[in-house]
Amino acid sequence: MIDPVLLRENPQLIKRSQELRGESTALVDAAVEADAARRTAIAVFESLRAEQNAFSKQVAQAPKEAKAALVSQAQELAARVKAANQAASDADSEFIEVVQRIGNVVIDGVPGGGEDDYNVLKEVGDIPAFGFEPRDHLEIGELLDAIDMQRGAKVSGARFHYLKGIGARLELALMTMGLDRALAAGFTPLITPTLVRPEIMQGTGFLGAHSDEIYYLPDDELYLTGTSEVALAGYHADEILDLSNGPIRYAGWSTCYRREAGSGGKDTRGIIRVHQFNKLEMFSYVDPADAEAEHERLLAWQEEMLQSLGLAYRVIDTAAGDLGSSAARKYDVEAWVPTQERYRELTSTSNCTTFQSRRLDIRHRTDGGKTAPVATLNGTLATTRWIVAILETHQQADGTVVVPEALRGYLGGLELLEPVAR
RNA sequence: GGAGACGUCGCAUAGUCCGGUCGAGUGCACCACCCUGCUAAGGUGGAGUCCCCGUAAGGGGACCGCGGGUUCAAAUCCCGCCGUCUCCGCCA
Repeated sequence: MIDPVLLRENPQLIKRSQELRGESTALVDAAVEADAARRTAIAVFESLRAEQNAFSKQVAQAPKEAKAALVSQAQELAARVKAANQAASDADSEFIEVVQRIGNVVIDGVPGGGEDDYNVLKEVGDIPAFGFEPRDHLEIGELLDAIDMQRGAKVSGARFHYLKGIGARLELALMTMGLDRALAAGFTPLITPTLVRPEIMQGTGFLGAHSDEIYYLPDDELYLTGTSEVALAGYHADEILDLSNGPIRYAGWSTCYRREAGSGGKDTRGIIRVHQFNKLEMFSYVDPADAEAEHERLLAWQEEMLQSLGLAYRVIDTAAGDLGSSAARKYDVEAWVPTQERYRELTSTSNCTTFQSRRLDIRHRTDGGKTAPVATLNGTLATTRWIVAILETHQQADGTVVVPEALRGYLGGLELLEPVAR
């Protein structure tokens, strides 16, 4: 949720942000109005309540014989208080309902527009060239007996897969490598719940426009999370954190579930876009003043992973319209996928500033001793999808795949993945 | 799944039976000051969170797990939910 004070004092700033996102500016006017109505209603209620409180003290202290008369007077006042209370809470709900539909205020420099309006910040590494026709990741995965889509579909349906043998080991190796890097950087590992309550899902901003992306279990009123970010953000909900020793950082390890409802027939081949995968996610709670610097740090750790794995990639500054409601800025690191002859997103890191923490009520103490919302940031350190880029990038004509050096230690020293006769 | 107990201001607790004098006592921890020949003991005072009005000083409101209800008035009575614990059953 955006800062209500900012809304009141500088609605223009929020309108500009909405414009960059390609979203409604009328919503900002509506929110400002709802805020004013809400405050008026609260003032009316509170002065009536003050009157009632004072009256109530009189009743309590009055001698027995005077009580009956006072009570009948008080009854009339009580009815007005009740109505005013209802009006105030209705006005408050109305305000929350409107203000929640406004996306986080984008940071200066974020390009306006939609999916294709990103800025390329850098391109790193040489795009691999092959003296042969490269195989796509699924073909290689099947040669290596590492990926089994048919049986995934048989058991669970389209967009489900098995990782088998070296495929399973490869995923664990990637995740563990990421975890080791995270540990070295001071992150605390956290294996998180993947089913969460509605309040938590709501608080992280995932129940907005894209709620049809999320699996829901109505019998239990629980949501399956599409990223451990949800449980990592919820971890410190309703708490006041001590950030005096710097950011609090967690590395969340979890399975992720996505309905992929809007993706139509895209990426139906292989494991690029699946309903269930694993991910190691960085999550930081920081002083808002430090948020942009932390964002750069998260990006740097992601780039180190890609570089260690010998992948060619680029970094894009995602356009405002493609941010998602919680993010104020998002960088995607995209690896080159040879058979698609284009870059595909492997990681994403978002600066959510204080947007999530306001909903989840996560605060810290400022130097003045006051409480203030913290900033939250998240970023991918490894996921199942990376296997796609690794297999394709490091493949050889004979169907073997060279294991990137950084990964060998996690595969018992294995240097070459070789086709398996089945 | 069945039965029961519990959830209070950082922590530990009192208050709940018998509604108002309870936004709430006590201990520990905390902060400031005082005292004391020492990192002890003692004394005095202070301190929660959120919101509204106000430039401010200040004023007002809400908060006793969460949400409803009864009542002039709810930490206290009633209902629902969430959580914790104990016992039984079940599964392993």
